[in-house]
Amino acid sequence: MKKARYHHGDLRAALIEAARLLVEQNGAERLTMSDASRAAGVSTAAPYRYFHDKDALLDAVALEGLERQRQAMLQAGAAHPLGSEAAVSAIGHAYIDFATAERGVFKLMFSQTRTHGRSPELLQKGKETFGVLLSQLAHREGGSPNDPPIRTRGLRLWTFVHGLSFLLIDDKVSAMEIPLDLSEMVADATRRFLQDS
Amino acid sequence: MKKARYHHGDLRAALIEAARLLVEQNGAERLTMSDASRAAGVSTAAPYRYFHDKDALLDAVALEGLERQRQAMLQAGAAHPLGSEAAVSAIGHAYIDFATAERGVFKLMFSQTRTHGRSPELLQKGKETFGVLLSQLAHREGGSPNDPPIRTRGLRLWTFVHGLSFLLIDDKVSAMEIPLDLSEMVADATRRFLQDS
DNA sequence: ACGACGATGTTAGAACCAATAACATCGGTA
DNA sequence: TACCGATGTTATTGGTTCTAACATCGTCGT
Repeated sequence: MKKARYHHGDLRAALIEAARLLVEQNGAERLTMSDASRAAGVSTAAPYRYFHDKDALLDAVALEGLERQRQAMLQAGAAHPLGSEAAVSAIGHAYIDFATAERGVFKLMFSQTRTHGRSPELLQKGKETFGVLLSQLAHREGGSPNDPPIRTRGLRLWTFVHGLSFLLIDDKVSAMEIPLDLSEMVADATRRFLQDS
Repeated sequence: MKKARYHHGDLRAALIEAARLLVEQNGAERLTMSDASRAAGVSTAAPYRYFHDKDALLDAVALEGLERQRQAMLQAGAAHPLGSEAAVSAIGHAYIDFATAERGVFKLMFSQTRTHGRSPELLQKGKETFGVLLSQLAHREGGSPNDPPIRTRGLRLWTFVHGLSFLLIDDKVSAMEIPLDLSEMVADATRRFLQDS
């Protein structure tokens, strides 16, 4: 229907979506502006109207991914009583599910964007995502998400699901021939870390 | 002393070392064959006598890193009674120490090498490294490193130190403003995971 | 209505990189 | 000693990022 127009309409969003698909297919390190431009149907110079450089485009993909992951975690937690072990476990499972479902974007989000600190938006979105877990823990223990003990417990849980995500998407679990029931693994770790040692 | 010779002597090793330093400085994704060649003092075509392509050079750097990390873990474990909680904890700590001391190489080793499975040497070396932990657990529980329950427990511990390594080197812990006593963190996790649930 | 102008796109090109081919040099061995 | 294979170099091709100069469009003021 839509004929080839000189102006695209919403090139910025189209580039992010094209880049997202390419990152998912080949990994962020193999993304080229040429490919993204081609996929969006524009010349290779067009993206620079919206993104200062390739890293800026990747940052946008990462930001969008962070938001989607946060939504998934939020939804997973909401299916259980606030502050319950089941809620915490479900959030962790959702984290890993996102990682394995979108390994390219996940790795970009957490490990291939040059020090999140450089982008205030990424940093902020990251805090919001971590906050999904923290608020559950805070409710559980009747404190504030800013309490150091709660943040430390949050780190323990995050550390575990983060590590498992990487081992899974980098195929270490299968390479090391380790039997794994993911749900059981997450539930077990959640239980151990929620204990008052 | 040594004048500029046409032949290098041990170019292969020199290239790996040069690449290692560059990876550590700029990250594997920014390594160029040009830079590595320049650092080794040869032309940009010379490396191709020893490495099929850039990925092959990076694989060599990763392999060398895996071996060094394995040695560090072995040594850390040997400082404690075989199969003790302290030994397991020390191995985990050594794992993280390596990651934070050589973040560029560490990320290359575990997450930026095209699916270890493709390189039999990397896969083998990875198994040996995981074996350092497994043999401690096997001694502890009086079983074989191949027993599924032992491998699963190994995965739990690996998952944790792996996750913490990534969160640390990608600056998430500091970005999220989480207080952290690394030794305490590792000891705590070890204790929790060595418990019989 | 309509025309100017800013926003958004294109084409051309400079600087860089990976990888290969053709050529040069060295050193060990018959 | 003279050859020849191993190890380097130079030159080239095709691809990359990013910028500059130019083209087109649509919207807003008159």
